[in-house]
Amino acid sequence: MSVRVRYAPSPTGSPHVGNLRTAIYNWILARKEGGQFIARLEDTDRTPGRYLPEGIWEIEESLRYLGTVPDEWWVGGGSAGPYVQSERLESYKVHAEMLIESGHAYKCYCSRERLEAMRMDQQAKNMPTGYDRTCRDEAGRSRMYAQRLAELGHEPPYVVRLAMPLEGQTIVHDMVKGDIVYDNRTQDDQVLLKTDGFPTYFLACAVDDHLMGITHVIRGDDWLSSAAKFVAVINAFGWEAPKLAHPPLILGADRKKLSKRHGSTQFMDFVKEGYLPEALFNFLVLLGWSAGDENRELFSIGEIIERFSLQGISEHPAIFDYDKLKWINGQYIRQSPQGRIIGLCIPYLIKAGLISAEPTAEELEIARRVIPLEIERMKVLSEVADLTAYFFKDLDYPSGYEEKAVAKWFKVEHLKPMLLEEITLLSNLKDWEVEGIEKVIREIGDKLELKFSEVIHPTRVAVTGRTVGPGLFEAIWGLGRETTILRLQRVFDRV
RNA sequence: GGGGAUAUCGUCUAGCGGUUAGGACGAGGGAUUUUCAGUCCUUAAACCGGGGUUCGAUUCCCCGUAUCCCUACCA
Repeated sequence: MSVRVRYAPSPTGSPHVGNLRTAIYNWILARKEGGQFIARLEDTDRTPGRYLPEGIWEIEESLRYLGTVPDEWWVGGGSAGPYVQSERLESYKVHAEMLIESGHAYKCYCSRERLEAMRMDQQAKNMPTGYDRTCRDEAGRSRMYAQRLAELGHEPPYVVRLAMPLEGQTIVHDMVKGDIVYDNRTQDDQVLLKTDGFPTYFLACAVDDHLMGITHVIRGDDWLSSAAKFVAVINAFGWEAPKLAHPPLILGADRKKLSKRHGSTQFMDFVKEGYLPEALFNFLVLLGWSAGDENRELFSIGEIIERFSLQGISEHPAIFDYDKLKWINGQYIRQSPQGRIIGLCIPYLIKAGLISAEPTAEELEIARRVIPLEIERMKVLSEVADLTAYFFKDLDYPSGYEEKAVAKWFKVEHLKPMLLEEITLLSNLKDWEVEGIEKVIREIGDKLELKFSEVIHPTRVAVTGRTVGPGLFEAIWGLGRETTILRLQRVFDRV
């Protein structure tokens, strides 16, 4: 039977990076085994604030960006659809009734108020919390039905609860954690069907995984402690449980579950900052998975698929290392064809107002010339704006210049004569090429009997307003003759 | 309170009874150079604690400790 795995996000907002990592693990396994990767929308919680359908497109975008587009999902369809749980309500209802019939589930008429009071009482007495099974009889069937019906003349609202076995053990075979034993007596009678007719995760997931032919369930570690209940539901139907794998969670620097306080956590934040898809893919996979003794950090997607196995997933949580992500992204930026990086940088230049929304041919020409000069300084694409601003914007002296740079390099005595030489020689330079520019600048140094650095540094400041940047001759070349002369002249006039 | 999981440099990790405990990010130093960056070289940096098992434990078992997760008519 072919491997079928699924990613089951809830439409509660923009997807979290940890969430996407498990999606990636699923996708990789499907690709490796020649199976199918399925995405299913778990929209069974209709609590206001927890159902945000307007965020669904971000789930879709994230998957597309990573290149992990599902083989079957709500967008592209598939033979096991629908892939949206709210469209499968009838099925859950039928299955809940099957369990009631077979004595594996029962109707519970307890009010939320009673449940709440019960829980408070348990907590106050330092007792384990959990449903007290008032509505369940010895055989696991609904006890209160006839009584309630007689009292009220009609059936009151109810939920359906799993009749968890009262003794024995449930053993979960987890592919990353190994076998885990749970005492059934410690497991609660989980609600399966809510009063509003929507299923809970446990019912919906068990039913859908079965109906969709899911063979492997890879999901976050936060599900591990309730895995016995999940398996109990599947057992109650008499189905074979899929293989389970629970990769550990991703933590923030303070070892708490990664959240907004730690910085960006939503996948789309990283996309906006300018992280390349392959960098994100590479980083996220390596955060909790290792290729063994192969001492490498950079893997192509194909190489990862070749090497991947669930056993290679580490068992302990990992702290999200923003620095390492940046490093990986920088590596991929430098590996990429320049044309691709230039294209990806354009939107950031537009956003920063450095070029127009519909860039002119001239603007594009500058971008093409100048972005390659800064690529080795780029860790994320959004940095391109700061890095290249002085190539696009007019630079006024002294307002646009770094004070420290000016203070350090403009007080030298040779400044004005040097600028004058540069203006004349560069104006007369025949071909505007890096080599020619270098030759001219070096000649000036010789002529004025200056050390090379005494020429380079003041000139850089004069022309860019700062002390850091690409090689001076590349920078001058990138600026173009007109801008270079203009800036040299202006500094000469005003200094 | 109950249940589950985990524990190697600051961080991500390799190791699957005997190793000088390896690599990477980050940090320090050096080389290159025209600044920054990049690249190359290099240094410091770890087996949570206690018991076992064993000729021998980072590795296997138990206990403790710490951390994380679950404990909802949320996923």
